[in-house]
Amino acid sequence: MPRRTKCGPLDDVFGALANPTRRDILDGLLGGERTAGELAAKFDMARPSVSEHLRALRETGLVGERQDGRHRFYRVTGGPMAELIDWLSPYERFWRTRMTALGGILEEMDD
Amino acid sequence: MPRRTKCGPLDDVFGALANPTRRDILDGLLGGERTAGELAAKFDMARPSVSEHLRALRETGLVGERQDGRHRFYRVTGGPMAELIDWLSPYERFWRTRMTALGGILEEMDD
DNA sequence: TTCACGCGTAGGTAAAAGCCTACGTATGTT
DNA sequence: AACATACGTAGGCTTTTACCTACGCGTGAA
Repeated sequence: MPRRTKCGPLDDVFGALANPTRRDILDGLLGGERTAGELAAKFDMARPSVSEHLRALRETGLVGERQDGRHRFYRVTGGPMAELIDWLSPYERFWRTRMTALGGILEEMDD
Repeated sequence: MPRRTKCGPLDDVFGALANPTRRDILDGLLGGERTAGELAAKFDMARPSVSEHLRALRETGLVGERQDGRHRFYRVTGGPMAELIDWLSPYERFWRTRMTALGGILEEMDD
């Protein structure tokens, strides 16, 4: 399995989301809480590597954790994603012309 | 084994936006077209380095260029940002509860 | 207590990112 | 033509990232 490419500095949300494995981890948490082991099982990768990605996500505040016995449950908190949205908003007029995603976003905003 | 690729893969939007200098470059283009030199002047960094960032942005489709004489004008195209929005939308319910960014987004959406 | 389990941390390796200086390549000016 | 200007590209160097294996620590079970 080829190593998934390094993508950028990791000191903020942008860096945290730059890695495809970390995005996959977050996607895996969309259905609710998951243990570290459950998440790791989804990837053809050593478990400690996933653990490191989880730490990166935790340090940027994208995920939270809860310990129960010897299991550690992770969940999306997503707070700092607002920072991304903040940065992105001035560019709205550029990607807005492409209606790929905006439709869905607008609908959800209208309630 | 000579390394031919300096600006490497970095082929998706997430990686391109992970670098703060590249985000600053994009911000500099919000006011309209700028030449490579104008952009480089804003950063305490060698001009060729900025040129490399511009290439990364160009390769991901975030900026476009136009040559006029010996000047090269860059502009935001922002198309692939839709891809980011697409990925982000399932997480809306997580960052939505934090009202930090949503207000601004909603206002800009209401035109 | 002793053992298995779940998971994080330590330390090492390879490669990519990001930076630099030096140079090449057009284009415009004199 | 000769020169200056505006850039991009080529290597080279250093730091960071992403991965690995080995190990440590806490919890629950036997």
